Order: sequence, then C-alpha cells, then structure tokens
Amino acid sequence: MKVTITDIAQAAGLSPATVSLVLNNRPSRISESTKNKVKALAQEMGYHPSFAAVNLRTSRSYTLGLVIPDIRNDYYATYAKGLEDVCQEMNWSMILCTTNQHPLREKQYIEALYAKNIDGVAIVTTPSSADDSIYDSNRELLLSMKVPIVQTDLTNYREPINAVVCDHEKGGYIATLHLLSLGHRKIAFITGPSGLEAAQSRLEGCKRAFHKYNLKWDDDLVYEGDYTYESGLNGIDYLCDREFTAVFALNDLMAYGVYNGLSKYNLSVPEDVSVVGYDDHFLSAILTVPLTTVRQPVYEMGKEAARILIHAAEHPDAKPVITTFDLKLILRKSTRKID
Amino acid sequence: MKVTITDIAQAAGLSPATVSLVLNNRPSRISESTKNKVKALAQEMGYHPSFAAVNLRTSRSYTLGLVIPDIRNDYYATYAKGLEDVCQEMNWSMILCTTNQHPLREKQYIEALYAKNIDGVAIVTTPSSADDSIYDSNRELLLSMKVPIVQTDLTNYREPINAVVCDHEKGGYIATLHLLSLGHRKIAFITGPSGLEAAQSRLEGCKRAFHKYNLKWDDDLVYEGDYTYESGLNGIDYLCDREFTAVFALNDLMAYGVYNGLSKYNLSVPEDVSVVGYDDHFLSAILTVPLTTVRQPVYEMGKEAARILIHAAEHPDAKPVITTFDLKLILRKSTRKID
DNA sequence: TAAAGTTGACAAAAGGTTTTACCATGTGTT
DNA sequence: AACACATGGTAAAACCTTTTGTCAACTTTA
Repeated sequence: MKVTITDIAQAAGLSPATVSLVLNNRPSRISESTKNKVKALAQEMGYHPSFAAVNLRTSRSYTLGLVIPDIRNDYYATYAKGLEDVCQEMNWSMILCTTNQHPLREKQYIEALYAKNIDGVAIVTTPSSADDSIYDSNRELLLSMKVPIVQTDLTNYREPINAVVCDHEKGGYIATLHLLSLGHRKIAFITGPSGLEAAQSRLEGCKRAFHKYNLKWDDDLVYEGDYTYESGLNGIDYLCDREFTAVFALNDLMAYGVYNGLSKYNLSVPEDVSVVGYDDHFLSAILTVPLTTVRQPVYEMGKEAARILIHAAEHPDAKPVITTFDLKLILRKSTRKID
Repeated sequence: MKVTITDIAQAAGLSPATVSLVLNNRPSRISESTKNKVKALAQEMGYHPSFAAVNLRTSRSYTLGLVIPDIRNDYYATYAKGLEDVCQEMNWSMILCTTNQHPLREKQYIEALYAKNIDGVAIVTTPSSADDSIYDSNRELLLSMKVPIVQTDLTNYREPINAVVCDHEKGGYIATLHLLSLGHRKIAFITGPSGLEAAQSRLEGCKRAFHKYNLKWDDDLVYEGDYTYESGLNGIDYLCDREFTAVFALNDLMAYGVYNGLSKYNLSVPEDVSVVGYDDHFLSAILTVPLTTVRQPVYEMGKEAARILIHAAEHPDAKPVITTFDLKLILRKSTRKID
C-alpha cells in the first residue's frame, strides 16, 4: 500500500540501510550517484516516511503540545497561531490541549502527551492562587518527563525553566504614565488576580509611575478583578461612588466591561472618563470608541516558544532561555487630556 | 526507562502476548486470576502503552486532524473547542492545522496528516470562487487516503460525504422575517462570497421571506461582502445614497463594520437603522448596542464532527452521515419596530 | 484406556525505520 | 608479494505492540 524504504531499496538494488542513510543525509560514505538515484526514486515513488516507525525507533515525534486554558480567548488563539506557524515551517505538528481551567484535565493531557513521545510542550496555564498544588504537581510531572517545556509570563519557578515573558512592569508603567501626562490624578485600577505574577508586575509598574510623579498611591481606587468582562462591570459598580477621571483596566476584556459599566452610569468615554486597556485585543480597534491599550506581541511570543522548544529538542543540553518581549502603548480614542 | 509490556510480563512470569491480550480486553481464554494479576501490575508499575508502537502495529493513531483557515476567528475556535472536548472525552488527540487560507499550506498539512496515520479529519475550509482547483485536488487527495472526513456547511460534493451543516436557508429566512414583521420594507443585505454554498442558502432564505410577504426583491440593496469587518464598512459606503431602514449583515463581523459605517454617516442603531447579524459572536452581546443575530450552534457542530469521525474510524464501512443543526434568532437591541 | 475436547498460555512474525559494527573490494606502500 | 588503508555499502538488532496459529496439560467421553 504505502511505499516504504524497503520498496525503494528493492527498486534501486540497494539495502534499506543505504536508503535510510541517504534520505536522512547521514554522514556516511555513499557515492553521489547512488545518493541521487535514491533521492530520485523516493520522489518518484511518492515516499513518505512512516511517522509511527520513526517515532518508535527514535522516540521522537516532531510534535509540540500546547496547553492553554481556552482557545476561544483571542490571547491564547494568537499564541497558538504563532506556535503553529513555526511548527508548520519546520514540518512539525502541534497538538492542542485546552484545559478549560481544569487542573485534572491538564494532568490527563500531560500524561497523554507523554505517551506520544512529545518533543516539547508550551504551557500557558499558570497556577494562580487557587488549586496551586495540583498545578504544581502537574509541572512536576512535566519536568520529570524530561521534556523541554516553555512557560509564559512565569519566571519565578523553583528551577530555571524556558519562558517567554513580557516586561509587564513596564507595561503598567507606560500606560499609567500616559494617563498622568494627560493630567489625570484620580486614576482607578482594575487589576488581575493578585496571585498571578504578571498581574502583580503590572500593578507595580503603575505604582512606579505614581512614584515618579511624586503622587500618593490610593489603594481605595484599586479593584481586584479576574480578567473577565464581568469583573470590569463590577469594578465600575465598586468605583461608582468614588471620585476618578480615568480607569486603567489591566486587560481589554475588563475594559469592555468598564465601557458598559460607565454607560450604565451615563458617563461617556473619553469625555467623562478616560479608559486604558491592556492586550490590544483585535476588537479594541473596532469599538465605537477605539480603546487605548498596551499591546502584547502575543503572536511573536508563540513563535518564540516554538523556536525555543524545537531548539531544545534538538540540543538536549541547551540551557534554559528566557525571552523578554517589549510592550507598546497604542494610543486611540478612549483617553483625553483633562481640562 | 519507560515500562513496557515485556516488563510486566517478566514481573508476572507471563508472556508479552498474554499481557497485551489482557490489557486490551481481547476475547481470549485467560483465567480471571492472571487477568487480575496483570492489571494490578500494570497499574502499579505505571504502564502506559507506547503510542508509536501501537500506531505502527495497528496503523491507528487515535488522533483527529482539524483543518481550518484561522484559529483566531471565534467561529473556528469554537468549533475546535467542540471537537477537542469530545476527543479528550474519548482519549483521542487533535492536531491543529491552520491554513491561513493558503491552499498549498492545506496540502502540506494533509500530507503530514497522512504520514501520521490520522484516523479522521474535520475540514472546515471551503472552496470558494477563487483557487477552487487546488482546494478540489486537496479534497481528492484526502478522499484517496481513505480517511474519514467531515465537512462543514458543504453538502453538494461530488460523492456522499460526512458533514455537519446548519439550515442556513432557514437562518436567512427567520432573520428577514423578523425585520419584515417589525415593519421594515427597505432592507439592505450585506452577503458573504457568492461562491460559498452556505452564503447562497442564507440569501435564498431572505428572498423566501420577501416572497412570503409578497414583496419585490431589490438587488440594488444587496452588497456582496466577504465576511470581513471591512466589507461591512464598505457595504455602508455602497449603500449610503440609497434608501433603507434596516441592514441584514450575513455575519456578525460585517455587522460590526455596519455599526461603525453607520455612525460615520451619523445614523444610529436602532433609532435610524435596524441591524441584524449572523453567528452570535460572543461580543455581540457585549456591544453598547447589543446585536440581534442568528445563532449557530458551532460548539455542538464541532462535537458532532468529532463523534462522526470517531465512529467512522471504528466502523470502517459506516455510511456517510449529514447532521443538520437548527438556527435560532437571538433578539437584542439593534432592531426596532418601524414607526 | 484411548480418543476427543477444553483450558490457559505462548512463540513468533509483522509493522517501518535507524544505527552500529562489520565486510568485501580496490588502491597505494614498502 | 604482503600489507595497510580507503571506499562503498550491508546485515542485523532494536524500538514495542498486536495477533494468529500452536502447544501442552487436563478433563471428559466412549
């Protein structure tokens, strides 16, 4: 049915060993003429190596696993796209593992990936406050598998580990600076879960900006959200009887909630309140009031993750690498100078 | 390193054959006592079958391929999620293949999937007007691989083929009916590419609604878009010097374009113009003017696709099945009764 | 008691590749 | 002539399962 290495050997009057050597460009003493003959024959007969056989023999799968909470979230989808584009380029495959935030499901996936001799896994789910222990044991499991892994936005792990991260401290800093420079002084913050490293860094950046302007930080204007649309809405409910001229929502989804929360109180953006988001979700440019936001190079991060993994798979004793990406403030219509 | 079937055999004082038979519950004459012993041992020693070996021996991978144009599009992401959820349930895997609309890339993917002994592929990309021939030859390739495949929203293929489809004719019908029942008579349509079967059906449904009301259909109020945000904008530019009280955009993304296009001409929704979308993108509920739209059960379609494929993989001579899904009109704030 | 049937398990091949150690043959040295 | 050394290539094992035909050892039947 399928044409094998042996078929080619037969057709060429050679041994399978030779064919294999040629087709993999192994250093060996084989004459140019036979090399050419084999290559031509392989082409002509439509040879494709059996993935299973290669995998069995070499314990390599040329496959990456991507473990994320939710593929419908544009952030993860973009990351996935980056990862996959590099995979495709290198002729690798990507298995998608969406955990829906279930640590147990994550565990199942990790075990399945193991059985498949996966060559690397990019894991974006991050242990937050709750259920840390299972997430941690999953990491442990992953590490014990001796498979290269790359984390996202999580650097403070027990041992050195590959990671792609953004300089979120700077992200928080430049966005806050922007608002301050427009004259805002009463700025409200709707943050991410305080258990997340990346959320903390962002907030620290915000504080640094205040510090730079010699302003007192006011914890009363900080509402801890959880990166959902609803928590943006709730944030405004919390803030409604406080005084503020600007809101910095630490992701775009919450900023959308802020938009609608504000309109509930008949406040308009940016006339009454300036709003800044974080992520540059593709919709932010499209909204009737386009959102000023901090752009993360998520696609590039996905690509880099793939590169790191593939490299690590090919160089078993490569040192862990941490690639840091820069952030950019995208100015749109949701912020204005205060009178 | 990894524990194999032979290790278990050794530990139990049995042959690998017996262990395999037990672990796969093959009908065979093996005493209960040995069965139990083997199972216990497997558990205890942490045995996981080698995917590669099973794959090589049985030519089965327990893996599905998903071929889509773009994972960042919520429609495909939702479909992917449905497919993957079922896979996970059955302990299968899913390889993501994002073509970015490149037929050649699609071809590469199909070949790669073939080499992996893929057990089924869900293919959502649909040959539209341009480049049909390559897409067609890709389908041909897929069919020649004798791998179960399931299409989406494409039924008129040369030979019977699995498919999950929506009754788009009805979708167009009910949405148009809604506008008509609100008193609208000058209704503009921004359609999808006329080469797509699903886009055609939708339009036909619209026409049927007009027919039911004994109204004359006006081709001048139809703008052919391509399902992008921009084409929604362009649609309004085209329509601006025509008379209309409602717009039916045949997907939500274009409806967003319509929103912004209208605001450019100082027309507001729904006061001046009613707008209906199609898809029920998750954002449609969140917009400042929530969008009335036709909801497709995309997640369910993804799940069904997986079920069809897994079933077909397990029953080699199953007949092609076509599952049709119902559509629902979701009433929100973007449409109003005409005075 | 010999033949027939059952029961419980196994030997061995097959699936397609990679890799190492080895083998002929031919060429160049002394 | 005897040897060393390139040159070009191959044999065979290994990777881990699945599956079929076979085989002892018992038990039952005639």
